[in-house]
Amino acid sequence: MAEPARHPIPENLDPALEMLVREIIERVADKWTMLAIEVLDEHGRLRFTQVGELIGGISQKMLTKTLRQMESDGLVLRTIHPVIPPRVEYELTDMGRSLGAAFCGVWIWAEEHRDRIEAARKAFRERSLP
Amino acid sequence: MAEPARHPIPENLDPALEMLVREIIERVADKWTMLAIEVLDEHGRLRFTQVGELIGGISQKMLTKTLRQMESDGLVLRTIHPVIPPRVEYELTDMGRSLGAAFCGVWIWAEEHRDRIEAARKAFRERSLP
DNA sequence: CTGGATCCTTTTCGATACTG
DNA sequence: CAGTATCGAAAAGGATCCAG
Repeated sequence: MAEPARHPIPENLDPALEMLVREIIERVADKWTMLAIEVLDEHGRLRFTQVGELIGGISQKMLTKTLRQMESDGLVLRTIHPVIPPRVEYELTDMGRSLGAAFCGVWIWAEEHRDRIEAARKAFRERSLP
Repeated sequence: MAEPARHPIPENLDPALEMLVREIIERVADKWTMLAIEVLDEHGRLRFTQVGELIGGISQKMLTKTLRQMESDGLVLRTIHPVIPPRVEYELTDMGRSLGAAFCGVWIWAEEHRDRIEAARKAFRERSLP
């Protein structure tokens, strides 16, 4: 049980490094960020409105915030075309794509364990009742 | 672009399935859930208080909520020892461990891209200034 | 069309007090 | 020790209006 061999999650002995990694995880694990990565990964370069439509159910405010944050983190490239009406396009950077790939495992896991999670929830509910 | 071959993120054509997967992603992408998986994966079976100490900075309320939710989803097994004082132990289920493994890629990604993210943020800040 | 700014509701979360 | 219950602060998020 205390076997450190081939450990799934890397251990960070340096507390400062650990904190930084946690911060990145928090940032990147954001709901809308993940969905934005998904649609940009699937559809390539997209306009602001298109990203929102493909994500679905996201307010304009959150879309702006999410894309700005992703741009700030170097996950997306934002291209402004100086025309009227304005045309702004977003596309994943290499780093953004690599994050999408890293998340792929989680996505697949979610699909594969959907049924078992539902079953566990149901069992838990029944277990909790009188 | 509509090529289904070796796609990083699976496309879900069924909207209901898509929604379920998103819900699961949202659930497991939770900050505390991920950290709880990490410490339980590293240390094996732990008592309630131990989990909180190892995660660090989590309130008792959030710890209870997180562990209950994980139990409900079938990620952790909760064992109550009927002694005084009470002793409750938590350990990952097989499903919990497999989720930890699925997240491993993200964890590694965060470590590897830490510097580039910091650089991107700095560049973005300077780009935004007058 | 792409946002910024504002208001307001909902949710989240920590602090605290209390129980078996 | 391992929670539950409650309160209030704080943050997230939606709706709306406005500008370039």
